[in-house]
Amino acid sequence: MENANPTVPQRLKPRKTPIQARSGVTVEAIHEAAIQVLLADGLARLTTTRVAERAGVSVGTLYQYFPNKEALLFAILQRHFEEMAESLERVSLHGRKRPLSDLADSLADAYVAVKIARPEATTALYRVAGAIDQFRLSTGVYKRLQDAVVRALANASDASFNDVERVAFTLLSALAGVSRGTFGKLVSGSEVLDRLRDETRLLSRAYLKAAADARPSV
Amino acid sequence: MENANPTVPQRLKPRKTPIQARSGVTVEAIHEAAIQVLLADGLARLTTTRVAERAGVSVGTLYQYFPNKEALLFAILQRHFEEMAESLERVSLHGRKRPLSDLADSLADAYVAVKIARPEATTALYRVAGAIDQFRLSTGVYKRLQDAVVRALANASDASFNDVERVAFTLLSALAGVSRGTFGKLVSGSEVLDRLRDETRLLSRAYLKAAADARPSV
DNA sequence: TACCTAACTGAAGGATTGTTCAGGTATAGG
DNA sequence: CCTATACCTGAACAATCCTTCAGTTAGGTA
Repeated sequence: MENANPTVPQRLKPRKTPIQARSGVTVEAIHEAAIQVLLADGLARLTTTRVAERAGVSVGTLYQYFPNKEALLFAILQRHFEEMAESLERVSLHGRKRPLSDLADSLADAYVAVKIARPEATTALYRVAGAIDQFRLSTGVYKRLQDAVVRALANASDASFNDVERVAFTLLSALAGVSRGTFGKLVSGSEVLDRLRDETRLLSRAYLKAAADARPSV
Repeated sequence: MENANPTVPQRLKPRKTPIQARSGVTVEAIHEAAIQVLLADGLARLTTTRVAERAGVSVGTLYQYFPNKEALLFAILQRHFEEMAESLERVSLHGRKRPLSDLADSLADAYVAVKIARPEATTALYRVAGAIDQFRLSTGVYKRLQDAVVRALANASDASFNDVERVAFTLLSALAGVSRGTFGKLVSGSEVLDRLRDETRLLSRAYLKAAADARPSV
């Protein structure tokens, strides 16, 4: 599983004359089923059969969408990272110059928003992260997150950075850490998530300010 | 594995007339073997047999020291957390008042020092973390880390905090995030680890300062 | 309606794993 | 040397698990 082929989730034999999926089965449905199994039974009991069962299809069908189990897990993580990337890219969408403190808040909010949107899914995903080869994530999707932050930071009206990529990396990692920690102690929907928003804002603003001051330009 | 009994690693039948362990087997040796297997083959291929083999003993012997596989993994994580706790507790050892910026640096250094001490082990441990029930860690050993930071922060000569525990939690989580991220992209002993020290210091100082300013007392 | 074929099924195969336990081994004490 | 016993061994067992594929189902097309 650790050395399997990192194939993209996809129908293996694309139809020439596409028809409706008989049981409404989609990749999304399998994703969802996997997350549910993950939450109910843990990573150790996440089996292809169980996921298929939960999705209302047979194992065979699952293997038509994903070449193997690892590809399924990888796809789930990848989708989450892409959601996160979109959220972060939205920060610098209109490209107007803004104060750094504003940007800091926006970045923190963008990050937290994705995590908070579906707390159960987030919790489940943290379990998968350890099972997947970190490398493949770093080199691939993770770069997009970093680029999004770099582009956002370029819109700061009152600050500039010496090593933007490093700053983006640290900020993302720190946000990830606080988020992971918070969800780790999360029991049920509580006020902990409100704290998360406040703390990440505080953290983001403080760090970015400090990082900018290290090599001021304005 | 997910619901197994969290037993402490220990000789099951303590001898009345202790003899030398025949093959020099200790819990430490098994720990080390597990880390090596983890690095060489990944979490998916970490089997009890393989660990025992690597440690130079038979599976049966391994099961005299650990009741099951999960207990082994848990023990490894626990040991690491205890090292970290000791390191953090050393920050406020002599109990003298110090400037907050000093404390911030010391805390960051204390954290990073443990991670850097044995990079391979750190990398391996991050893989285990996902497989173990997060709850058991939070409620147990993690509390000790947080307490250590709280006690350290109490020694700040020029700042005080509104909600120290929350600050300690956020700081620890952020440090963990940056550390995890750095080790995730770590290929071989490079200058990335130097950056880690700098970035964690910057982050720690900036966040603690901001958190203290939120409710100043001096 | 009849045929084609993409989509789906699920029992079976092959491989691996966690754990046990009956038996072997070496040390301390007499 | 002999016995007791703590310690170690590793083949065997039961339980899963991932993956395959020959056969079935149902939508599209003529």
